[in-house]
Amino acid sequence: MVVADERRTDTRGQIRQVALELFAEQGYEKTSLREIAERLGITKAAVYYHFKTKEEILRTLFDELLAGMEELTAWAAEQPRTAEVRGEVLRRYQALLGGGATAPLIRFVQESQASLKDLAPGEEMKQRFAALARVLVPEDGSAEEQLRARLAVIALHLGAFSDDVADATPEQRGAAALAVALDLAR
Amino acid sequence: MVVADERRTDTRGQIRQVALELFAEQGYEKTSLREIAERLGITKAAVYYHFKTKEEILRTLFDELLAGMEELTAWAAEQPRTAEVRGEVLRRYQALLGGGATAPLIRFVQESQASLKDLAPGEEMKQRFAALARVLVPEDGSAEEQLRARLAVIALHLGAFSDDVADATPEQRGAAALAVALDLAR
DNA sequence: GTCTATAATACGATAGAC
DNA sequence: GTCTATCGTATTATAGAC
Repeated sequence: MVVADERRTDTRGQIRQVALELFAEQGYEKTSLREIAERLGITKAAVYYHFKTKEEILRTLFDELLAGMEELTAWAAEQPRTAEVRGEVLRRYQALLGGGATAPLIRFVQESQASLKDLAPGEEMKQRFAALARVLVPEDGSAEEQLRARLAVIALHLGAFSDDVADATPEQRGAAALAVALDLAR
Repeated sequence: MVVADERRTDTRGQIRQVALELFAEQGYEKTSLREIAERLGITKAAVYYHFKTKEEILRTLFDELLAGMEELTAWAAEQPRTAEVRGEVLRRYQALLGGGATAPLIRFVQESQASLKDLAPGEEMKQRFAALARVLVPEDGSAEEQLRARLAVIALHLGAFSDDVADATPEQRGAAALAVALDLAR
């Protein structure tokens, strides 16, 4: 029987974690593999033992969230396009954003859209993103309704990572974001 | 009397325009001076005759919008914090975004926030941005009101450049964006 | 005002030792 | 699994000719 993957020093996981922090903070292009390696006290070549390319690091960072978004969108597509379903989609999406280290990831996606444009994982994220917004709009939705749906998603994103809201705990920010998102997609 | 600056071939202006297009499309880091020069059929060294550094190009791109935002925020700070004033601020801000080649500029700011973070012009833009959102919130506004104000500004940004809204002219998108922004800052 | 040529440096990625 | 050393290429930026 195969036991759980419990390496004593999970270098691959540490690379992913540091890369995510740096990508979120300063963007993908500006973050070099040398910088990632130095933070871990290893060399660039050691990073290349764990990942074939820089883009592969990015891909593994996106994997979990992409799968969750795909599942959520598929579920939503089978539901009627009612306000109640839209509310449930937003609640489930926010739960998805709350899991694990998703906060820096969603900050990265939100603040580095331009540089993600011509990377395969970024392109897939953009499409999943659009598909999610689509199920939040009634059939033949107006331009205003489409915009409100996009903003509802952005509201949840900002609530998940934004730290410049005065005097609010993460829980308060999350609750406020959900309230605004529900109002936008009502 | 000094006449208007009417050079026959305004290379400096062309550099600014091409740089803005490329920055908006693929981000600041990813856009090289070689790429800008090649689009204009000149060399990198020629670009350096017109601008001392790459960052100086960015600075001149931001100048006009920054001045307009400063003026608008200063005006708003002198008004009472009423819903009517908030509406007028949003209308004036949208007018600001409609002038000249501001659409790619605001797209660039919206989609490359991470890479702009440690560039002086980007930092100034971020602060002007925050100041604008601040005058859109009542005194001691709740976390929800602060988020709504930020989203109102983002709504106008998306309306100014977003091209992925089905079946809508730029005018319709602008009108929809203003309607949503007004609702968010009501 | 634009050019050629180049300096100085960093990047992603690979080879091969240990 | 990590290292040293390096390849090939790109970058920003400068010097100096025309």
